[in-house]
Amino acid sequence: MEGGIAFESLLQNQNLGFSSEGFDSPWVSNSFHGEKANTKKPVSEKEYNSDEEYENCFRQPEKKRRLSADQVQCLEKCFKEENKLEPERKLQLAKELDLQPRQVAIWFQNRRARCKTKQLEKDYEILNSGYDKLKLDFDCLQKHNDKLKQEVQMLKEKLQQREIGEKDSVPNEIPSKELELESNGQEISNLNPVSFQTWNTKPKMVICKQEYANSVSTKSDIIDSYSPDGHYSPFLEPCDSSNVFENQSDFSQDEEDNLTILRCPKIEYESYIDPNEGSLGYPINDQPFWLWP
DNA sequence: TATGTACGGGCCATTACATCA
DNA sequence: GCTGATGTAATGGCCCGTACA
Repeated sequence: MEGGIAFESLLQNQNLGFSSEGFDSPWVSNSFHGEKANTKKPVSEKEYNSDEEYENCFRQPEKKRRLSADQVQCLEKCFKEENKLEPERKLQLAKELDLQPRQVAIWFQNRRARCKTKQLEKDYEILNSGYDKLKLDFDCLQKHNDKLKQEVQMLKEKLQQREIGEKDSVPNEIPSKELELESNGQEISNLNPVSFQTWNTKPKMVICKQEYANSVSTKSDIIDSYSPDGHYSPFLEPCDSSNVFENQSDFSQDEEDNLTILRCPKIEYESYIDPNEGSLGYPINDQPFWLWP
């Protein structure tokens, strides 16, 4: 930029009228005198080198012409190499293509703008498809969540019925084996094979996302119900587990971010999923969300 | 050294015009 | 031939960085 003014002005003065003759407004754009648009001056303030130059100001501007295919091709090629122009390169290009340096600069400017617009469109599409996928996942999760809620409710009711029945028949007996529920899951499946199967084979994503259990900090009464030996026992301490699913939004962002598998039941079945791994064999946190099943 | 000014150039919004269906 | 849509060359305003007095 520096030092380029005199040379460029000279060059532009030589081409004054740029393949067109004359100007299209009473304002003398610096397109023709140093290329600075915002330093334009009214005609009356401008000094002209000759009468001819002065008259050029009042001629009808030549109709705007599109650049030829060759010119555009060459400009495109340069743009691919570098999308901004060095002053020297601009002059060189202008000379090669028989254009005003200003035209070359404008072409690059417009080209950058088009490029940016396209990029924005691409970005928008990517974001949009990501959103759609997330929405789909969310809907699936919500449905599954509802289903699980129903199951929990059903199990609670069953349990209550059993408790009542056992109280009536054997008042002081230790809770039945079914209620001791060792964490190997077999008892659980005895209790309600169908439910357990559903639970244990639910989609991996659900396991990963929903069962946020970090066994220490948890909002789930179920997760609190580990026996001293670490075995999971949701029914060891009767509690109101209905709140587990009551308010999904209650999960803190940290917990949502730190997706871990639920440690309950202590799964020793073939469908056990390593808490620290996602379905792809690396930490869930490292998996892009669109890879979730 | 700090400051004001001029200038070049980039970006953005907009206009003007060419081209096409 | 007219017309609306679209693409693109060009304009004008604003801002920023740099050189220089």
